[in-house]
Amino acid sequence: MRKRADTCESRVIHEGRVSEAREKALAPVEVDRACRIFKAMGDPTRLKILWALQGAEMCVCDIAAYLGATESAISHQLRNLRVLDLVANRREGTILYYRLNDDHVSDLLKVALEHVREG
Amino acid sequence: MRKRADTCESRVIHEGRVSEAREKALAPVEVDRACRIFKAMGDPTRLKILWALQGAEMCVCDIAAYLGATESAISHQLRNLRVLDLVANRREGTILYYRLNDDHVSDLLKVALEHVREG
DNA sequence: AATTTATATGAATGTATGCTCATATAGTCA
DNA sequence: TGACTATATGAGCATACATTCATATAAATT
Repeated sequence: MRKRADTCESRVIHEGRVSEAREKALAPVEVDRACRIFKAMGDPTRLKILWALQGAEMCVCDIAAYLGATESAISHQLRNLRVLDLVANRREGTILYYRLNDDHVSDLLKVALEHVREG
Repeated sequence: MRKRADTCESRVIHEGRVSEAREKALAPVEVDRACRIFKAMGDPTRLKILWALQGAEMCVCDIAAYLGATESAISHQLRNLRVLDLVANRREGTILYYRLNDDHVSDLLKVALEHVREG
């Protein structure tokens, strides 16, 4: 407990809990990486792409047709997912087949599904 | 395979994969709910709050002190998390103690941790 | 080499959102 | 009741970002 107002200068602070939290805290780089993957999955287009890629690899055109979106939009989002190594691709002639490239994605999707189907 | 250009009018579409994806597709409401939780966890402030609330309940001031943020900012984010039922609170006098309110959050955090600690 | 196909990418734009600042409210204590 | 504490909330601003449109590139085909 300290003195004065605004921004925690005079509020009741439970030092024990705060220092306990500090000990268990994620490193900045860990927060950053975790955030990026959650943020990636927090967009409907990207989430649907990742969900669709479970089980089968698909080309940009497949995904665009499936989602009723432009190929450009899908390509942009696949780029985002690629940068995060969440997806990877394989070329066959002119076609690029995309697949999931991170085992954790499937795990996260599974937990999310349990969440949305009543939680 | 169809005819003409742009936005999947003339591209190679693997009908089988597309229809297969359609069958396994999440319902719109499921996509929406899953997206919201991922988006919620995709912000550094909120992620750190959720992480901190694992194990111990904390008041707004504790969290603000812990994160070095304004109480207002924390309160705004707690509101977001509350709306999604990811956290809940308990009043003790003037102090509101926040806690996690969704078992899936811990699961998601655990998977995310595995992800960031090399995956 | 020229065309066509499948995809990538850059710029522009509109919208979403995280924070700040100011103010409001619920509970406590004098 | 009035002052104070802990938190909530609304408006405003500045940034982030998802999509579109136009254009570029890589492989295949002629």
